[in-house]
Amino acid sequence: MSKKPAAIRGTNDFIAEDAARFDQVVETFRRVARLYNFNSVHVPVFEHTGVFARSLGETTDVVAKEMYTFEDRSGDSVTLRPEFTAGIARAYISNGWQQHGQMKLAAWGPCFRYERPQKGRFRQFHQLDAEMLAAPDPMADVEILAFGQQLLEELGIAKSVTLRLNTLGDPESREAWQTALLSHFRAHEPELSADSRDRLARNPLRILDSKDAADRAIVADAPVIDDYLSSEAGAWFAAVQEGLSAAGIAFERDARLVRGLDYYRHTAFEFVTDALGAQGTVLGGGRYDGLIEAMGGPPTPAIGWAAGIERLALLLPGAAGGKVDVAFIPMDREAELVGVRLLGALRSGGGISAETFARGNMKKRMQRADASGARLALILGEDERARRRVQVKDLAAGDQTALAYGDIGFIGGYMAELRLREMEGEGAEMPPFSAWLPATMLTTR
RNA sequence: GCGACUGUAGCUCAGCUGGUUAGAGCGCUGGUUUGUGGUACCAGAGGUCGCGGGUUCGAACCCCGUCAGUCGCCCCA
Repeated sequence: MSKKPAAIRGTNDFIAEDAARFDQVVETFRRVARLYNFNSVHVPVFEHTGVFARSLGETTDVVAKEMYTFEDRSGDSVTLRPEFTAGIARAYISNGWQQHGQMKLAAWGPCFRYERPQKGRFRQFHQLDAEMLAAPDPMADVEILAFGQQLLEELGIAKSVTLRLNTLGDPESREAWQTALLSHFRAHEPELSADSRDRLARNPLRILDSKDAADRAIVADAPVIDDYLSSEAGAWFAAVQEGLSAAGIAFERDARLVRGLDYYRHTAFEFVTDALGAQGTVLGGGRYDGLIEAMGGPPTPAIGWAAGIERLALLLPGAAGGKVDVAFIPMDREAELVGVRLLGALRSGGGISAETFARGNMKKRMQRADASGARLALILGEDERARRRVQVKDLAAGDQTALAYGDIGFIGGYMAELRLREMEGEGAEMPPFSAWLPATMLTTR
């Protein structure tokens, strides 16, 4: 045990169902992204440390204690990305992407944060990310939220997730609100929890979502952003809500919702669930109009969100593992060689997935073929070779028929029809292979 | 960074108040009349009981430390 190499804390190795769930999340994301015309962007996994330190806010926990930062061989300080947005903003500036006008970008991959692992939280985790750059219209907020909503729907988890929405206003509104909040909390400072007294100095907004009971009482009658919104900021928020209603997207106004990272303005949102314990946020984001300019680029209004792939995968009802269409069972070495050619034809010519089961006795081979989920088993021995045929056994129906080498293409046809029926939910009505095969093809053993 | 709980075969776990060769199920390997599964049976391989130290005549069971996992705080996807 002690001699086994250990994975780094907070990293995961996973296969089979877990991997299938992960893949399903990513594949669904990519498919839905296409529907909304979000195109792929690929950015580095690491950046100069300043890219994250400046954009996220020096006092945020992510920057203060959670970054994977190290010196490379030249002595430069580099950091593994804790999120996507800063790197994409940097790429936008570095490459002059303002030439493209509005951009809708989608990315996914690993991110890194040095934290204590917990349910749905890891040191290497994976995010889906969507960004709309140079998008100065409340309808962009609506569109990117619709993307997120549809993603959750197509993953089949929309029922267990609710959208919470708030606005942080424009810089003037936010500033005025924050000042009011600060004086409110200062007035109650002795009653605040130790954590919140600490937050008072670092990030007073965070007191709003404290879990401490005493804090919540003080938060209950804290100033609300609505009273400090400029007319422009109020109009923006109204437009977003109107658009969401038109799109049929349900949301809850949460006046205490704030975002951890400094760059957020206007719309802020989270899709939350209570099925994941303390890590309820499954997809979150908001508008960050000032970020790109603050990083040295042109003024660029933008909005984006990120979703935790592991968290989404945990909510997935279930995922089909790696099934194979056809199992090939050779009786001897010679049959294996013939099989290489037959399976090659099925795979490249017919798009059929196939696996060979050549170990153990016949019983074991059949057991494994069955466990593989294959619908058909192809059995090839000396007798069959002499007549240039294979035995085709329908593993669901249990019956078996012989098929000439030259007619092997029918297997592709059968599997194609089976797949079609399964897609339409009537896979059970698929006749056995022997009944499906035209009568003239039926061969006696 | 703080707290609680847990750590026995590949996996899920038993192991009574510390006492001779540490068990089960699943999985894996082989077999049960020559080439047939999903529903049988037999056999086998596999564990320095996370690691280190201590208490004891004796520890998987008690104590300390350490590492890891889980959950919570913090923070966030």
